[in-house]
Amino acid sequence: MGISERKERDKQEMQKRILDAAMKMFLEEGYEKTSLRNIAEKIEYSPATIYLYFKDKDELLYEVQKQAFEQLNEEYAKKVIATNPLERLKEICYTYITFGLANQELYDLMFIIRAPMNCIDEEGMWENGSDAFGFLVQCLSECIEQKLIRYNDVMLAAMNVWAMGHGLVSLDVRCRFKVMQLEESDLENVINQSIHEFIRVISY
Amino acid sequence: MGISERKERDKQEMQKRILDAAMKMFLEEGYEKTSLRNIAEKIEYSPATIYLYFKDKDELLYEVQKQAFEQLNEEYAKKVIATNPLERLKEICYTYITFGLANQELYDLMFIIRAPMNCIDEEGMWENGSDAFGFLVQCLSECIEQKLIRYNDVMLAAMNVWAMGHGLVSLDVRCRFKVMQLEESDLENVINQSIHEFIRVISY
DNA sequence: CAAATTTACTGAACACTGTTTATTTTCCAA
DNA sequence: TTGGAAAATAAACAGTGTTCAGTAAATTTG
Repeated sequence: MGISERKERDKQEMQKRILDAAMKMFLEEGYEKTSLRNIAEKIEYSPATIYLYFKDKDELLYEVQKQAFEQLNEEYAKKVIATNPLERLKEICYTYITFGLANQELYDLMFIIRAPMNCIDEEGMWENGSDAFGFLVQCLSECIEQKLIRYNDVMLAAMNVWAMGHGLVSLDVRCRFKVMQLEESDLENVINQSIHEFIRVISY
Repeated sequence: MGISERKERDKQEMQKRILDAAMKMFLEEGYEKTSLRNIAEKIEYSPATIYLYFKDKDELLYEVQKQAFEQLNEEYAKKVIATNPLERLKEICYTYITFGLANQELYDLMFIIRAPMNCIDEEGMWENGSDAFGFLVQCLSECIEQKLIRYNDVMLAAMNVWAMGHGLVSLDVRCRFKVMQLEESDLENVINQSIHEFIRVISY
């Protein structure tokens, strides 16, 4: 029965077409300007067709989020190369922040917008983010083991480092640093100084 | 001419009625379920009437945000009472986080949602947040002066503390801590431990 | 091969959203 | 009482996510 297999392939290919179009539009036009109708128009199908491949917009967003995390993980694989755990921690932080500031619309989908998280049922695991988080936890546990940072509990350390990174990126993405009245061009610099300062402060 | 003065009062009163209704609905139903039509229905006016008192929804949101910040500032005035700057810093952090977790929809408006920030023109000051931020900066500069924390630069310290607080609250509000697979009841505890740990780590 | 059935797709509608404009209602001074 | 200004609105516009009846194509069956 090669037919049902081909149909399965067709289905997955169509899903990928929708996903790719969505991803492209998020990057180019941003989240707010990307509607199901726009995506449907882009792939030259009716809006209703999308509902044959995804339960609703949230599920579509969850899949786009998955792709976004794959990009972040690739970035980690490329940029986080040091053997010293503290150096690796620095690389993780810089990579995270640089990725967030350079791909603000993807960052939205990954860490700010509510929608994609509606797919996860109560007490269900958020699989999209677990690799990246595990990567951080692994690095921090080595830092603690080698007594390189002033934390004892890995989970608390991970929470702190992540919250710091996310806080910096998301406050910038959502323009809240306007309260500091910095020059637009300076801001990115100050954010980098800020994470640098944080790592210095938490190091022994 | 007492009439034009009364008209001015009437206008301000109407603005307040709209604002109060909006604020109430945000707190009760949440941001997403609060539309201009709902607000109009609540105050028994036509939706178009709102546009006689506010330029658009963003401007309305900006005013609601202002009220939300007044609430946060009141909370600070009540809860931040220690004379020791480091103790005050702790109180600020706990108050901020407790406020955010207890008023998630207001927190959205204050620090997460884009909309209200559209009112601020390029290079314009974000007045709503400046008091709360100044309060933190004042406290931190005293901490640094008395060499109580491992920071030298006030602005970098403020950025770090705010980012940490915001990171913790916003990751929780937007369900991203699901990746840690904690019990719902534990999570709030762990967040409090986390900020406690942070302050311990940055203190001398 | 033709008919029947399953699968894939879509047009049109529904109930919403923020916003604008022409029209009506209300108010106040002459 | 009437004319004009001010305030409020009904209705429309263009957009959103979503559903469903109905059509067109592909596949299985007789």
